Amino acid sequence: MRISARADYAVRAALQLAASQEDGPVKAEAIATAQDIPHKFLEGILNDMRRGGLVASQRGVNGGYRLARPAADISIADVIRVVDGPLVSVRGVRPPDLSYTGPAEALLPLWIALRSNVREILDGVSLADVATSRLPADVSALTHTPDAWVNP
Amino acid sequence: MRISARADYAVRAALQLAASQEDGPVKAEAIATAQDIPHKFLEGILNDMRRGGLVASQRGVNGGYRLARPAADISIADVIRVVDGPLVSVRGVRPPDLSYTGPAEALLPLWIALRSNVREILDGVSLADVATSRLPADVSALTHTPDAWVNP
DNA sequence: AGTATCCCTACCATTCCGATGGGAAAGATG
DNA sequence: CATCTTTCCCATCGGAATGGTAGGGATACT
Repeated sequence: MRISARADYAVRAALQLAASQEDGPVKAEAIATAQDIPHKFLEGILNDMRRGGLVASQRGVNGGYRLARPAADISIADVIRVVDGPLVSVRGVRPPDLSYTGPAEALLPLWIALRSNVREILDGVSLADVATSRLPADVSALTHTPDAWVNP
Repeated sequence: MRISARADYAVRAALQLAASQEDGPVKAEAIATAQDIPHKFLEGILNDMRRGGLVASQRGVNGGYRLARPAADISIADVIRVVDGPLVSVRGVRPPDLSYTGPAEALLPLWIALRSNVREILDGVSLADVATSRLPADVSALTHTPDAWVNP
């Protein structure tokens, strides 16, 4: 279960925009420096987010990027879907399009359960939540068990 | 959030072995045909599982593969970890090794919460559970909401 | 010996990550 | 109005990982 570099960078860039929402447009270069993201790679990601309607861009001297909607109205899942397609996929296909046979038949409901769980978290957390470090109570509760922080 | 082809194939192969546990070793070719997996690719995956101690192999005329432990003692997470490394990773690094700055700081607890949720499912479901189509009640409950089966 | 099966190495195609080099538009300035 | 700078925008290219193929060697049983 891997979260791609594109997705991670996109979310961080969006968070940076959420934090600078009042200060007018933010340049790609400024985001790249603040978040330590390869800046040319970031430009492509910002472009995807623009085409996906998450951010708006402004060229010229005092240009840059800004969020197209309030940060509280954009979920982490929204960002990931725009830059990476389906939130969770198996071999590149989304769970309902899979078909398993024999003893693997019950694998489909398992992936469905997994996706449902992932959605519950990523759909339920907004950019504003993360940018202000105020995660919803149910998500925060998951981090309070000490086991959650150690590697297997 | 992508589950790799290796992981999907590995789990399906392990399920096939779980279902044929009594019948002696199963040939790679037989698994490949039953589950429609490219058989040379599958051989490499079975090799990883052997090195990881999940399956045992037997060469020669009546050879093949079998599970090294009872199917009830192998979780889906065990299989994925053996063939794909960490269960969930961001840009290839596991969550506790990440470091975020500025407005992205709360992203780390979010990934931790996500991983904790994924673990709860994949560590808690065994090959025997899936092979017999008897998922644990809490997992099964997640599939009972109709929304879980539709795409966004 | 012979054969069936696992096992190992190398290779090809595609996608992901990232770097480079410019062009196009918007605004500032003369 | 013309030009210049700044910034977004676009197209291409190279290395690494993923997904998949091919051939042959090693070993266990008959």
